[in-house]
Amino acid sequence: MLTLKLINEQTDKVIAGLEKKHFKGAAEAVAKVQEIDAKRRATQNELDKNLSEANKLAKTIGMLMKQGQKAEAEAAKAHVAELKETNKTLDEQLKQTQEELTALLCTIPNIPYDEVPEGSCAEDNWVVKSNLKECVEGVDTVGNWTANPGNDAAKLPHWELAKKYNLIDFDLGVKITGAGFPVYRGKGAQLQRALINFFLAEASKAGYEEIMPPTVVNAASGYGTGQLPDKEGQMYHCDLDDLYLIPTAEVPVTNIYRDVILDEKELPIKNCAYTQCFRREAGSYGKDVRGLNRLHEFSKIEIVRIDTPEHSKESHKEMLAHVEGLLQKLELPYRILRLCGGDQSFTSAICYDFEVYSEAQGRWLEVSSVSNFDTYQANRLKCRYRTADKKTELCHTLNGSALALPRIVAALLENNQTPEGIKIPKALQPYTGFEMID
RNA sequence: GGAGAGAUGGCAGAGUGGUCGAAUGCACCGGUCUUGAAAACCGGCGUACUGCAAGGUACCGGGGGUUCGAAUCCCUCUCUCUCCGCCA
Repeated sequence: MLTLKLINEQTDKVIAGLEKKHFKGAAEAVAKVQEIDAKRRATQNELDKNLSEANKLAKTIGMLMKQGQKAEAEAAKAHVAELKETNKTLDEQLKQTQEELTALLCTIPNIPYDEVPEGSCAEDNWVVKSNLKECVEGVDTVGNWTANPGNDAAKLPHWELAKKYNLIDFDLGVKITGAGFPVYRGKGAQLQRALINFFLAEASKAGYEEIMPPTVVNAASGYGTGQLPDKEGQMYHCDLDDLYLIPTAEVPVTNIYRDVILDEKELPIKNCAYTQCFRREAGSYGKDVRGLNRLHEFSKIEIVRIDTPEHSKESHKEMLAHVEGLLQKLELPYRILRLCGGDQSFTSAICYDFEVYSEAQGRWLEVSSVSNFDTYQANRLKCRYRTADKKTELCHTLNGSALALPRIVAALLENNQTPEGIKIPKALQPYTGFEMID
């Protein structure tokens, strides 16, 4: 949620920001927030005044009773009864406006930073960096990655390679669970484990504390990170116990800091976590869901940071560098996009996507998304920190995938295929224990 | 699944109807003392909303009720712990 302070003090900036995010009816929504907020304050002032009077009277009545002044006491009692009646309605009004306000604030997205490009859809995103010369024009290239030079092997998509080398059995997954729940086996399963260990080890080296959180969370946590109430249909839900399967480790890890006041000295907090992630992906279809492209259950390593407003941009840069380093070590062709206002997620202030190029599929696959949420998520979470001069302020929260496995596996299989088999990148070999899938 | 106990400030732990936002201890912060530290002593030490401010209001797991007045009494929900059963 945006803070009322921001909306009230920098109204024009908020409206402009919402428009950049292509949020319809920005000015009206903001005006409505201010109207309800004013109503809320007026109601509270009146209620507080009445409560204050009733409190004073209650004390007086006690005194009068002790002194035996019954008549005066009774008169005061009658007055209190009157106050109580009006307070009842005021209290209801207050609660109602409060709820109305929160509900409205939940429908308003975060505002983007100045450096976020203008635009409404994926085509407007800026490619800011890539290591793939021939696929990008006018971009800051960091390498000379060329697609499989001299490779005469058939350019098979990963789902065919998975079958050829008996790495992943999609049909078996359908049998025991359903579509989108593949069964990894043999070197396919070992590759999963190797990637998880590799990503966690790299995160540890970069100073992230490893967390192993629960994979199911309660509703309070779902609200904390914003999956609830609006994205309820995207999560698997255990009816009997009212628990949700997590769509990302971001949910349990970030919720560690729900209702917490941190000390400035502890910041930035750097956590990483591997979990299975569960997504219902209602409404997805076609080539997007082919093979490993989109799954209901997958493995992901997430990095999360909690930071001060002053330092969060620096943190964001470090996270981007970390993710880029992973892709370089895996020797994959990648590009980095700075998302435009309209393509950004609801909650982020700025977001970079990492994509790897899948040669066999002839398309880019998103493998990571690294966002700074500013105070937007922290406001709902009530994640605050105490400054050196003892004030409590909202933290900034950031997170990113480092990395999600399925599309990395797809790219590794497709881009590294040779007539002899699939080559494992050097950096990964200590983790797999083999150099080749054949 | 069965039986019982409990939920109070960062932690521990008092408090069974008014003067309780809440004793006390620990932790923490500031000060005195000290060459420095420790100890000792003095002072401070929750969060949120509201108000220009002084201040006001709310919060003792959540919700509701009784009462002029509730941490305290009643109802209800949730959670935690202990024992038994089952079990990776």
